[in-house]
Amino acid sequence: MSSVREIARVVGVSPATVSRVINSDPRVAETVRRRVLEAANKARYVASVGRRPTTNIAFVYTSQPSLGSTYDTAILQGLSDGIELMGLDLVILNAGRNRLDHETYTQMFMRRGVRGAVLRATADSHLICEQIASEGFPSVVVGERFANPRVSFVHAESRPASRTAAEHLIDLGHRRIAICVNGIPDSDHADRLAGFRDAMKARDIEFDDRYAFQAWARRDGGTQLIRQIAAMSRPPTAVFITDPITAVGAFNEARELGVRVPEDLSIIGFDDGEMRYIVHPAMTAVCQDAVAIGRAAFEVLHELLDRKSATAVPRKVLRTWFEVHGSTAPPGQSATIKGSRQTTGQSRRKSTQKE
Amino acid sequence: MSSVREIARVVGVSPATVSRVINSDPRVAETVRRRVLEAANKARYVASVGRRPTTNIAFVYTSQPSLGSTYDTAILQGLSDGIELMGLDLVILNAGRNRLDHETYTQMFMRRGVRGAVLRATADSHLICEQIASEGFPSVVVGERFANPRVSFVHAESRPASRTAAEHLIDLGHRRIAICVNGIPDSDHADRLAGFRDAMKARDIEFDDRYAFQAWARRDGGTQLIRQIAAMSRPPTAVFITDPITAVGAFNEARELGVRVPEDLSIIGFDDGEMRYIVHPAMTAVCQDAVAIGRAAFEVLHELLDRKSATAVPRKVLRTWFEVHGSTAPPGQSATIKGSRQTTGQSRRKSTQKE
DNA sequence: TACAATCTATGAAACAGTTACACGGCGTAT
DNA sequence: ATACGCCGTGTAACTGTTTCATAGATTGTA
Repeated sequence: MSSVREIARVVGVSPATVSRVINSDPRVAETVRRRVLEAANKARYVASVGRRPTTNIAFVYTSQPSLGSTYDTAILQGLSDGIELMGLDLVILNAGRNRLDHETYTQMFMRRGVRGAVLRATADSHLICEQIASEGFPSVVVGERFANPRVSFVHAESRPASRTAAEHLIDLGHRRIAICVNGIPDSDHADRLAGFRDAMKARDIEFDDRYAFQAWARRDGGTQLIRQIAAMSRPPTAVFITDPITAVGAFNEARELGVRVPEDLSIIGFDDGEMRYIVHPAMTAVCQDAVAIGRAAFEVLHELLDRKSATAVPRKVLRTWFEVHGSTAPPGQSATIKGSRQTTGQSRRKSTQKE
Repeated sequence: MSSVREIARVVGVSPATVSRVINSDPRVAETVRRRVLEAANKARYVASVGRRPTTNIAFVYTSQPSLGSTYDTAILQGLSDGIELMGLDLVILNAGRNRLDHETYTQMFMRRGVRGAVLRATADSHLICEQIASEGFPSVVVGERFANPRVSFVHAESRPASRTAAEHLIDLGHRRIAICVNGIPDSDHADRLAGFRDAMKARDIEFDDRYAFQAWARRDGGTQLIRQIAAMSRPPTAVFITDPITAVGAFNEARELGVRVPEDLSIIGFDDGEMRYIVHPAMTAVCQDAVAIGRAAFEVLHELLDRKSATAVPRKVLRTWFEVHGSTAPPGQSATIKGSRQTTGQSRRKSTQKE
């Protein structure tokens, strides 16, 4: 296959120099570095230890707080299943911190014996993902959708389910409907916003821009949101919050301020785990299966590694779905309506509050 | 240092055979395998790739559902900080699945170029941890406490804070106090139970064994718990639930069944993240900082790797603390008492329910 | 300008681990 | 008795990395 010595022969340089380039030794001349890297990429070089090729798969996160959300944990879980089954190893990398100055991403991976990477993208790491893809390194992105045809990704299509969610609110009789997306709007949140607008447009409801909110994907993001809503002169009667932890924060603050859910405010959240069940009433939500996304990411990566030639860029689109629980109801209704069954809801709320 | 060839020379065998032993090649004779392994352990062999020693740190989990809890995520977060700073790599391993038949744990690690391991222990993986420690492989356990003097671990001492928690309930006037520990009782949960009993004993309250519950560390564990309590003829007026997700499940089911928290039932939970804030009322809880545990684990491991001789086994004990929020109150009280400030509580509950 | 000192980039060689292949010994079948 | 096959191990060839040496360039100094 392609070895350090092979590349050295092609470029007309010693194996030591090739090794130095791959390990980002700063002493090697710029022109030589470029020539070596080009040859290494062209030969689809993968490191070996002894005669055995390396078998590391990297989970790469870019921004700091990434590792920590339920989404990331679930992805890891889904990934590790397939990885272990194939006898590969899973390493965790921080693209920002692990990369040396002036180092290619491919170099960073080769240095660590990484064969393929799952990139955990956020809105501000689009460039990194596209860079890695354009370097030709086998990689698949989770968490973001890309127009760039070179980027391979796994994506949960949340636009249709978001539209269904918004239509559910409209069907209940809501007209003043708010939406709250992530402070740093990524493509997922943009999709959810788009689905929301689809519904509004289809049902001929004009959308008041004062009802468009942004919040950080943290608990206090939801806190702020509810405070803003509560302070409005004509507050919305329903809100679609496109992030799980923000939605939970909103639930809490609504209680704090005496805003009843769903009587005073219907809330539709977003869930990738089981957040929707740990609030009360259980949260009506657009849902995705993050573990499945992790599994799919491995499958795509596996395909990417297996194939010999550069065929089509593999992608996978999963579905999201809409689940009705107890946090949505017709607007301005009191307790009398609460016994009514929702369409697909499993919520069995009993009246613990007596108004 | 110690190389494959060095060990081969000592044992009187070829380097190839040593490599085969380390990689668990089934073809090598049993007697030879034993001699080689003994020599490798004695020489504190660490794998290299080329002339560079490997620098992998493994996060090892043993049981399947482990990776996925907030605790594990937080540990990973704390770990990765130190690991990246030192230029090491973090790999995720499943001890159960990755180990080959008849393979030593040390072999499993050497095969992967792992230099040190953080072991995520549960109640049923004590043997594995002790085995790894007794093999002399640099490792530190999180999640469990060990009597075995060979095992190095990081531990959050939850007995004193649990005692304080129980005393808080007693001070509020509770006498019928229940406790719910994990279905598979590990040392952490045992400590919390012990602290609970300490308080009962110190205040001369006889403990009714019917008030000792066990539940799975899942949401429905809490569900079952509350159902059992609600069905009792003389139910407890307070319960200490030693697991975060169980506690949250209990909160939900209490609402479902119309059991008011804290009026009908005071709940003290356990929290290693910010679970206590995402329920309502905010949960009075014994708390630990799981990210700090991860950081400490790395420090201990680092110390373990750095030292040359076998000195004392490093351990680290962190503290847990008790936080009063809104889920505890005097027993049998109605809304009139609810305005009273708790000792350290930040809870600013407002009466959203009107009884 | 001449010359020494230093620095820089690179190659040769030594060394790390792994595996393909060869081979000797042992058991078994014809 | 001989042939065949299997098992265990060593040799050698092949990974990648680093130390050391060295040619060439650069810099400092008289």
